[in-house]
Formats: sequence, structure tokens, C-alpha cells
Amino acid sequence: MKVNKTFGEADASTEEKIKQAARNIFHKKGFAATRTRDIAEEAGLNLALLNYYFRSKQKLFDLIMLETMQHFLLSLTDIFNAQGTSLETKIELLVGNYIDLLTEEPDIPIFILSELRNNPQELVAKIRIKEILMRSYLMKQLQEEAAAGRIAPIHPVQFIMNVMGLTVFPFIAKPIFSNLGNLSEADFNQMMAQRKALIPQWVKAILATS
Amino acid sequence: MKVNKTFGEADASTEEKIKQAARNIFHKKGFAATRTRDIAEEAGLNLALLNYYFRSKQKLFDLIMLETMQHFLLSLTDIFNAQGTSLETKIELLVGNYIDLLTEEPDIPIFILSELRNNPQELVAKIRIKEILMRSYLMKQLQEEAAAGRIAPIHPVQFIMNVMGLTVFPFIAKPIFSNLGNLSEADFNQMMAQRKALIPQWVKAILATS
DNA sequence: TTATGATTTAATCATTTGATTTAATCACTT
DNA sequence: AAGTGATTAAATCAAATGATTAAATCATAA
Repeated sequence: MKVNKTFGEADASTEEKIKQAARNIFHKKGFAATRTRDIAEEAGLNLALLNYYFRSKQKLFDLIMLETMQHFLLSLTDIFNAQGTSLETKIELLVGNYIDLLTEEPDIPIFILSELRNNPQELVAKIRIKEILMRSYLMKQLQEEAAAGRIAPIHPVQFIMNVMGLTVFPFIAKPIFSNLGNLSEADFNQMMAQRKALIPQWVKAILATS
Repeated sequence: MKVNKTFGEADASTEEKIKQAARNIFHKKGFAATRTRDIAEEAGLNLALLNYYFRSKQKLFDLIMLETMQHFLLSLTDIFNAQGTSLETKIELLVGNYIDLLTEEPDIPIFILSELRNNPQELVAKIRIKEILMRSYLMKQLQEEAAAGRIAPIHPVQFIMNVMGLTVFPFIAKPIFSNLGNLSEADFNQMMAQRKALIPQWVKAILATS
């Protein structure tokens, strides 16, 4: 009944196998549509063991959700607060990083955002996204560039909406766009790769708008 | 056992009450997380009656989903195919219409897109979105403007990704952005109202990118 | 080998939930 | 008032599903 795993000794991979399976299925189908039996099967092990390790579906889900959100925000933190890079460079890094990440794991955004509607405030608050983003060095740069007249003044939230919308939305609506353009998986990914160069130019053009 | 409703006579509003309740809850929680008992309660009537009218949860859901997608695409069709309006005007109308619609019903995009991952192809094909969008007059205008050198050439799908991303994504990630900017419901809506004017300018700037 | 913890197997519970049934009741028309 | 269809109430089914249990088996270290 005790869950004292002996890390590094007997088996650290069972817990990890469960988590990977849970991540896969939760990401694809969401909490409500996921059955613990499916997770156990995907992990290639027993349903009893899953509950032995994680107590309940909800606890396992909470863990996966937290890790996923942190994973998704990790790249942000460093880029946003780098002091040696220009605004332009930050945008390039940001877009490039996210498109790389989402090409690998395209289900993350829709997973996070669709689960978010259940407990909107709680989860958003937990990851302290406001502190990370709004007080970042990038926000300061945005103000400075506007004050210096090098870009048009823009509300920080409007700016983030634009960058994230241009970058993330294609992955969220991937089945629609794939159908629209008769795109294979490879076609879609190639188009996203092109956006890595295009979006920074577009954002630059947006920021130049008088 | 027969479902012969006498439209316009006895009561056409019961079926409609069920559909409205179903729409509300399905939109908010998705198929898997919605219980038919909740729909019945929200509609203020009996669970038995719900099944009497719509046979099953799945059939009711399919109906709501179809109507929702049509509702969401309805505005598109006319705007995209108008022959008397410029590309610029079409973008203004498109963005304005969608922001108005989504301000009223902000749950629609995440609802459609999160359910879409279950049967991606089937549903997308059913609404014939490819025909509506890709063969529209707007697409033709996009080509012509590019050929005439008045805008930079752009892949039609990239263009739609941009317009939709800028317009729809803020509603999908509404809880995050609201938290980011300490936005009340009214604040958020006001910011979206501002985007009605801003996005067309931004898209114009994007299309001017060399 | 033996002891110990990890894992499996199989059975079982309890609850939820979609769906159905039957009899009663209501609203409205004739 | 009688009749008709719509609606309710309450009970119930059956299946799915999260969770637990107990005994057997496996793997590994001492």
C-alpha cells in the first residue's frame, strides 16, 4: 500500500511508463474521455498498478497537467528575460521554439485550453504565468521601443495575443487547415517550418503599423 | 414512442428548450463531460423526455455539433463570395463578424476544435469547408492582388491561418489572457472590440510584407 | 536459498450514467 | 366531460468505469 519507490534501484521506469501513457492519452482525448484502463493498456501494465502508483485518475491527471503546462511555459521564461537579445531576436526565438515544440507535440495547446475551461482561475494562477510574462524583460523592451518611436505603441496583451495566435492557432485547428490545403502530415509540418521565418517578419510589420 | 411533433400547434418550444440546454452544456463541457441528466435539468424538464425526443445523447450531440459548425461558418460564406467588396473590406467584415459572434458565444471555437480531434476527417468533410473557402471569390482576389504586385504573394492557407489566428485565438485562450491583463469580462470584450479595427490594419501590414 | 518488494491476475465493489419502461398527470381541444 | 397527446414521476436496467482486494508470481538483493 505504500508508494515508497526506490528511485534508481529497483525500477524508476514503471512510474515513468505510466506517466508517458497517461500523457499520451490525456493529451489526445482529455480527462473526461480518458479511461484508466486505456492508460494501463497503453503503458503495457496492469490497472491495479496504476492506482497503486498514483492513487486516482484525478491525481494522475493533475500531475500530467501541471507538468505539461510547465513544459509548455519553460521555453518562454528564458527567452522573455534574456537581457542580451533584441526584441526582434526574442520574437524569432519564441516563434521558433514553439513551432519546434508543437511540431513534436501538436496536441498540447488544445489539451491545455480545453481542460482550462473547467477550472479556469485555479490552474492559470498556479503556473504564475502573469508574473513570468508581464514582468519580463521583453515587456520592458516593448515599452522602450514604443517610447523611442521605433515601433507603434501596443497593449502588451494585444501583442502576446498576436504572437501566440499566429504561432499556436494553426496547431489547434490543424485538422481544418490540413483539410483546407489537402495537406499531409509532412506538408503541414513544412508549412509550419516556413512560418518560423514568416511570423517574425509579420510581427515586425504589425509593430510598425502606425 | 413516435416522435411526430405537431409543429406550430401544441409545442415547438420543448424540442427547442432541449436543444438550447444541450447547446449550452455541450459547448461548455464537451461531449464526454456532459451528462444527459444535466441537459434535462438545464432544460427544466424530464430525462425521459430528452430521450423521447432525441433517442440518444450521441444523436443530440451530432445535431448540436452540425448546427454549431454551420452557424460558425454561415457568416463566412457570404462575405467570402461577395463580388462587390474589396479584399480589404472583406477582411474588415470577416473580422468584425467573428468578433461579434464570439463575443456573444466565446465557447464555440474551443468546443468545435476539441471535439474535432476525435473524428477529425469526418466532421471537417461534412461541412464542405474546403469548397466554401478555397474556391471563394476572396481567394481569387488574393491571387489577383499578388499578381498585380499590390500585395506580397502568400499561400492561401497561410493567409487564413493568420486572419483566423489573430481573430479566434484570443477567445480560445481567454482565461489566460484575462489573467495576464487582469481583465474583467467587460475589459476583455472591450479589448476584442478594439481588435475589430486593429486586425484589419495588421493583416494589411502583413500582406504588404515583401 | 530466502526474503522482500514489484507486478500480475482475477475477481469484485460501488458508483455513475445512458437509456427504457409504466403508470400517472397535465394541458388543451372538441 | 371525454379524449388525446405531451409531460412527469419513479423505478429500473445494463453497461461502463474508477477503485480495491487478495493471492499468486516474478525479480533481485542479501
